[in-house]
Amino acid sequence: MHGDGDRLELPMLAPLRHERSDAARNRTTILAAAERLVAADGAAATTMDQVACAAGVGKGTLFRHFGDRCGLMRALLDERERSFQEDFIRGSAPLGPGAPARERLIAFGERMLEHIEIQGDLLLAAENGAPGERLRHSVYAAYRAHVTALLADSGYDGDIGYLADVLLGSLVSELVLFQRRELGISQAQLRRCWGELVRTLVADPAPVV
Amino acid sequence: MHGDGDRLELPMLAPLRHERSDAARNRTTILAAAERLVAADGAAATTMDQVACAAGVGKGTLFRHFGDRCGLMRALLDERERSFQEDFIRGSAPLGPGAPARERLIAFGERMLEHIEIQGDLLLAAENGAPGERLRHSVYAAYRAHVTALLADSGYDGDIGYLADVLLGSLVSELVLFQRRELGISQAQLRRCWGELVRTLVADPAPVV
DNA sequence: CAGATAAATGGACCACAGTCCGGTAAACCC
DNA sequence: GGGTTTACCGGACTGTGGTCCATTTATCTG
Repeated sequence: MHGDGDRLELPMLAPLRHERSDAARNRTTILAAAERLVAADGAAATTMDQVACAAGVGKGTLFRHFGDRCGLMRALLDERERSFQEDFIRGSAPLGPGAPARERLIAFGERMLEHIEIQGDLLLAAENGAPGERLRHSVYAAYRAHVTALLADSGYDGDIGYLADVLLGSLVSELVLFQRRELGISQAQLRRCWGELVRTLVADPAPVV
Repeated sequence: MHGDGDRLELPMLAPLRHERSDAARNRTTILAAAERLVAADGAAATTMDQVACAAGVGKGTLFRHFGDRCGLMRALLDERERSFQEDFIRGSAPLGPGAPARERLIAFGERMLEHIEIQGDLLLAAENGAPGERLRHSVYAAYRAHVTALLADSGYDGDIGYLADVLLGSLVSELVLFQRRELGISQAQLRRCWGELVRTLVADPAPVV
């Protein structure tokens, strides 16, 4: 139904073989323009026409490079996203390896909450695509794999894939921003609740490391 | 930016005072046409122009009655939605009152899973609006109130509002349909996982009723 | 029934995401 | 440097959700 079912590599950067010089130049220009506009007017109010115009580039070029609006937004998030993934895969404890799985999971959620706090509207714009697209994307797959692995490490005996979806569901930007802005829940309170949730679901760290 | 910030009344059915006869007639006609088109082509492929045309009505009328595309889809779901709410508020146990809170919660989730199984694409279309709109809507508020009340009854001592959001997050149609269709998880398996999740989170039913 | 009033109507109109394709210019080979 | 190929470019174009407002029509009042 999709056609490119085996494309599970890096999100969308680093051209496969060789990018023509003008293409590379345009990509940079577009990203710079988009960043400027998003910073000025917010992600929700930034249109593709504006970006194309500000970058001095045709609309086709824009869509050629980023596929669709969400793709462009994701590209803007990409650098920060990469550093986040780097941190929880190879960074220092408790987010990275070294701490007990349960602690790592708590740190993961707290870091995600910060991420949402900072990049809120951009994340909203990036995830608000066709239904399910968000879940099919490699970024979700990476989060899911990480959480699943931590749950396995922690000795949880239920369906770890399902639980990963549930946990990630409580860190969805739409929900978190609703809790923060509409319900008025503080960032600290959300961290506390997340910690409590994980501690309730995941057993005590029986083995020390 | 929107202009009608104070329009926050009842969901969108049952005219407040008195609906003019032609309006009532048109509403019925529109719903019938929409239902037919959705049944024929699916909710995702049904456009507002098609509905307006099939109902022999102007586009303005359509938007006047239902606000936006999601509003129309919600209206199509409304009857079933009402009976669902009726069942868990005043129906028979274990979904309705009479059973222990934990059992009611499990039954609630199972019923929601069925609901998604049957109305999947329509739910998807109804919830796929502006970011956070879904959460602000009264349907979500009703679910949240119900789950929160059950958690309170069950003697859960943490933040019941937060936990309600988490639990409802795992019953979001987008996620459930992804699990069913993309991950290939069976309905039965989802029910099992939901039950296990609730049993893990909510303590044993200490008081009998 | 006639006039007044407010609500409902419909389709032209707008904004925006996304597509298409004739034209253009890198990059590569000789 | 000249010729060829091929990826890239740009902007006109389309489809869809949503708005606007002059006109019509149901309802109410006398």
